[in-house]
Amino acid sequence: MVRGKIEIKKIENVTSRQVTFSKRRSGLFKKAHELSVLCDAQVAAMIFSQKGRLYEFASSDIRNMIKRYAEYKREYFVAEAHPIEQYVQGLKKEMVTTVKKIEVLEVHNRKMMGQSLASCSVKELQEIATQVEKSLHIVRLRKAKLYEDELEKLKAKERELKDERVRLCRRVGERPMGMPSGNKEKEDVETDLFIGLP
Amino acid sequence: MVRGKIEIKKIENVTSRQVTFSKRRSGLFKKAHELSVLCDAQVAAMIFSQKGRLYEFASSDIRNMIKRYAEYKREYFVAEAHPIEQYVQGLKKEMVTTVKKIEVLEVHNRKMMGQSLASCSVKELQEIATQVEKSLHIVRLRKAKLYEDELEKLKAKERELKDERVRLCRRVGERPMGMPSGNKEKEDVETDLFIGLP
DNA sequence: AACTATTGATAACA
DNA sequence: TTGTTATCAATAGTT
Repeated sequence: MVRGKIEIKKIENVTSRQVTFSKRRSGLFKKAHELSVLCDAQVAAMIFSQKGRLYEFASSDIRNMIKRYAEYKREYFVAEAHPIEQYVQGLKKEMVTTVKKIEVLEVHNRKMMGQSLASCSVKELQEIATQVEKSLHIVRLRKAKLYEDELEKLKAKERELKDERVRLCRRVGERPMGMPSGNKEKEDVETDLFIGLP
Repeated sequence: MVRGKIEIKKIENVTSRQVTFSKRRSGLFKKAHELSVLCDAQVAAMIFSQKGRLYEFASSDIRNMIKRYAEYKREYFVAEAHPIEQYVQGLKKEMVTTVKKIEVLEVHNRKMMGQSLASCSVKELQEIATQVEKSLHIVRLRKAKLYEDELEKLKAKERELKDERVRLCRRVGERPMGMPSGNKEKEDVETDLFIGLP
């Protein structure tokens, strides 16, 4: 452009490149400004230098211009901007549903606990009472079952121990008669040792 | 700039302005391009014409440049961009908490309904039984109270009706004796009419 | 930062 | 719109 025209390709000399950057940058912004004034247009320009520094010009608020740009280029931005809003909407709806669910559960819970009954009709109270009676019945059955199972287990254990005792007494040649089960194990060990030695 | 320099102010002649807009616009974009190549910089320019039409130039992807710009100008965008993410995070956390709450409520509910008791120990079963018994007691008390209130109301009504009957009978000069309350209202109306006419 | 020789941009015109 | 051209503006190389 001056004193021998230049080729439009990267300037390799660093100093020269920096100077040119500075000059042409201000030139560009000046042109941008002139265009905006002469033609009553909104003009914005942004430049990131090689080092990552930002230079910008805007004839009016650049945020608005970017928003306006985003509206224009909906196909670019819609794919990343909209989903977030939709996602938030979805979350909100889910939240509302969930909170309602909690309310229902809490009301039910309270009634089953015998609280907040003031608003209940006789019919409702009857239903609650029936349900609670049913629950009580089931819980008692379950408890009884657990006791029974435990008892059954103990009985089985007892039988097992008795059988063992009979077997051991026979082995030692004694009549299986009145002997505390506590001594049985000791006896068993002694017997084993005695037989094992010869 | 040519054939008599021009003043930098809005060109009033519409045709002239449009021509200038077109020429200078391409000039600006050319300069932008040259700057980006010569100095290895990222350059973007956007122009909204007076009519609202968008013209743009970008030496690289303009979305990335705008994102980068937004990072630079965090103070501008942070106020509207970041909160959304924070908000979403908040909603998610709240959601997790809420869902856990529901689970707790549902487990409690099921146990109070006599369901899912398989995992309960005898002690737990005893606690549930105690609570359910308590609930049952409260519900029955409440029901009894409602019946009692109802009864009380009916008694009061009956007293009222009796008193009314006595009053009416006196007015008509009869002895207050054995008369079904069903006829009372009719009598009352007739009496009113009779007295009201003269 | 300033200078200046040139090229580049463009206003007016066609 | 596009092209031409006379001018002015921008700027590369230099100081």
